[in-house]
Amino acid sequence: MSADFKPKSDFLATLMERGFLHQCSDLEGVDAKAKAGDLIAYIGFDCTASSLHVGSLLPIMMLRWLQKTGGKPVPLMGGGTTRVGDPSGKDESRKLLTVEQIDANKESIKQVFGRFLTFGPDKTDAIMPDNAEWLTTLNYIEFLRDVGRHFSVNRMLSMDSVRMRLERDQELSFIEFNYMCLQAYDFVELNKRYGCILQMGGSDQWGNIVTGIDLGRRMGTPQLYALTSPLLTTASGAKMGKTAAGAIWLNADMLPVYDYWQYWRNTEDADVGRFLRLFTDLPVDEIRRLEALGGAEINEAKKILATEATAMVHGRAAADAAADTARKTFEEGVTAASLPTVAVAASELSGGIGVLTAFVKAGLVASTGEARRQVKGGGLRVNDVAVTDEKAALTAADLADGVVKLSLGKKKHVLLKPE
RNA sequence: GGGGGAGUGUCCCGAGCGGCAAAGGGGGCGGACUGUAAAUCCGCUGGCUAUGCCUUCGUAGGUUCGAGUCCUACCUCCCCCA
Repeated sequence: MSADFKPKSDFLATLMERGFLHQCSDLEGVDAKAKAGDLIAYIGFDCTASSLHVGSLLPIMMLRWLQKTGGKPVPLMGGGTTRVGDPSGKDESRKLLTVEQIDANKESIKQVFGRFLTFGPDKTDAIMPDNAEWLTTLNYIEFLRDVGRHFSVNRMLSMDSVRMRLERDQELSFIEFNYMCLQAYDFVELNKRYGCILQMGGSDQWGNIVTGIDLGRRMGTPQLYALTSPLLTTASGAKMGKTAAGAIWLNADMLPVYDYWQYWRNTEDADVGRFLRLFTDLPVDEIRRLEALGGAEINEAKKILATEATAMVHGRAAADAAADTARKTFEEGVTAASLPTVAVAASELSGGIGVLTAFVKAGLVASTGEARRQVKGGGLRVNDVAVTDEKAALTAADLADGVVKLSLGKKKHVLLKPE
C-alpha cells in the first residue's frame, strides 16, 4: 500500500517498520491522533477456549506497541458475541458454550494480557471491557430501531465475506449475517464509553471493522478508523500456531513453557527475521544483524527468538530455564531435570509398565497402536536407547536419577517420575 | 410444492462391480540427510487385554451367508422448475 507514507507518530512508524501494517482506512488520520497522544484503540478477542494461542499474538503485540508509544490499548473480551458463537467455520456444528464456560475462559484469558499490557486507571493504562456488558441487555426491537436501521443490506451483500459465500452458493446463516452488526455496534459503544476511535484486527476483519466505522458515522460518533495486520503464515504456507499435537497455547497449564520455547526454536530459516520483528521487542537494528546470519549461524538467531518470545509470555526466568534445558538436551546430550514431567504411581512402576502404555501416559503418542507403529519406525527411545521390543516393560530398574526419560523422535522428550 | 444431485476413514479433499479396515492426494508424525531449518528420499497415518477381537462410509430399518455399495423411510445440503 502507501509505501511512500512517512509516519510522524512513533506508533505507526513502529508498526510499519516491524511489519504489522496491512491496511488502514486513513493513515494520516491515525498518525495525527497517535502523534497527539490520544489514540485509544481496541481489538476483540473470542472466549471460545480457555487460552489464547499463537494466532492471537500478533494483535496482542499491536496493543503492546500502542501502549509503548503513548496510546491506550483496549482488549475487548467477546463474552457477549461468544454466546452467539462465531459461525465462520462452515459445517462445524458449533457447540454453544454455556455462560459459565465462557466466563471461566474469560478469566483464564485475562491472565495473559497482564504480561503484555499495563492495566490501571491512568491515561495510557489498558482496560478490558467485555461486550456482554452491553450486548446481553439489548432489546431486539430497540436494537433494530436504533441500530439496525443504519445497516444497508445492499452494502452488506457487496462485502467480500458475504459475496464469496453467495457466489459459491454456500450457506450463509442469518446469525452470521448479523455477527458483523454486533461487532459494528461494539465499536460505537466503545467509542461512547471510552472514546475509542480505532479498531485493529487481522486482515480478515477488515469488512467488519469498516462496517463499524460506517455505523459510527450514521450514529454520530467522531471519525473512526480501521487498521489491520497481515494474515500470518509460515514461509512454507502453513497456518501459524497449529501443529498436530494441537494449538500452541499461551497459558502454561495448557502447554509447557519448554514446548513453547521449542515451537519458536524450530522456526524456518526464512521466517526468523519476520518473527523477530513481530513477536519480540528487540530493536530493529539488532534484528537486521541476526537475520543476516547465514548457514548454521542462523540457529543463534532462532534461540534468541525463542527466548525472547517465551519471556514475553512466561517471564524471563522461565524462558531462560527453557533455553537451558534445551541446551543441555540437544547440545550436551544430558538429561535435564526441567524437561516436561509426567507423574506415575510408584507402585505401578515397580509392577512394570508396558513401554507402549508408558508412552501413551506420557502423552507422546495418542494410542498404543500409534506407539507400536513408532517402534516399528524406530521413533521411540527410553533413556536414549531405541525401543525395539514392543512388549518390553519399564520397571524401577529403568530409573536414572529418579526418572525415566521417554523420547519421541529427536525433539520431544518427557520424564516419567514415580510418585 | 414438483424434478434432479450429494453426504465416505472425526484434520481436509476424494475414489469406491455386494467380500472393505475401504484406492489416491494434501496435511501430520517418524526415519535418512542436515543446522533441533528448508528441500529431497523412505516408512506410518481406526481402537484394543492383538496371529484374534471391536468400531467406522448422514440417521433408522430391510433384503442377503455377507451391505459403503441394493431397497424403504427420515435428516441435511446443492441445482433446476413453481
